[in-house]
Amino acid sequence: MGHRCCSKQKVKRGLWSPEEDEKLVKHISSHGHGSWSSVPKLAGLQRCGKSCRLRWINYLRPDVKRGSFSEEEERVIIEVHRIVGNRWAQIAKHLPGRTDNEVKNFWNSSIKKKLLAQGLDPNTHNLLPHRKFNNTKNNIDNFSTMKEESALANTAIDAINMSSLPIAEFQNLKAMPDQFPIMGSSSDPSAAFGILDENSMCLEEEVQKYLQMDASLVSISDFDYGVWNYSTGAHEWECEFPL
DNA sequence: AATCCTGACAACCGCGTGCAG
DNA sequence: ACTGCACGCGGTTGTCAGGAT
Repeated sequence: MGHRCCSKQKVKRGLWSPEEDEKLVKHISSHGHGSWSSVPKLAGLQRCGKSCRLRWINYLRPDVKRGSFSEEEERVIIEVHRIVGNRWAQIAKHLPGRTDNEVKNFWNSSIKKKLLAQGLDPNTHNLLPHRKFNNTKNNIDNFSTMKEESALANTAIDAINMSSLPIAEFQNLKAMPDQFPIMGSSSDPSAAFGILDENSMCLEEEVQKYLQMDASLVSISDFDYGVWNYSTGAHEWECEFPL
């Protein structure tokens, strides 16, 4: 079955040959791509427009950067991913010449493993181990159970992920720092309620707002650099924080 | 030498979005 | 307002080379 965009056409799939590359480069260099759907016919290729577009953007563009990622590029990827998550296109914008596909592959094949090896959750960038809390059960009970299990298994649990934690429970946990250490980083939205350093005063203020409203469950709907948008179901607001 | 396993890279697929008609 | 098309994006799968057994 072909793509939706070219299901009626008989198209070639799989790896591109040097001859196909040459035809595509020649065509786009002299005519531009215009409408991608018309490129295969004009360039004399048995491919669909979507495949041509992908091949050009990821490998044939003259400004595409090839080769291994530098340490600086790796650092940028991790930092931006911490903020935007799996938005590969957005991350790639910070790396001139790199494509979203390349960044995604590098993340999945290399960075993800490095973070895990460092004891960090690649999704949240928080310390491992973290277990998904069962929202139907009291989270403090869950965490107590985790501590008991970890003691039996002789493994360490020293942090709690504050994502989707009801405010009342956060307050309870916060009151027992020796038993339930709260951890997070200033650029990790999922840990917003665990941040207590000097860079997060604005977030503390936001927490107070939630508490005054007796918000039960807080989730993060969207965020961008320096600005997080929160939602409590009935209300939404914006919180700026220093970078 | 043959087979299996793994990692890196390339390409495909389906969905969401924007836009023109 | 609705529809169809094209594009862009992120998740997933396929391919292949190199190392391990």
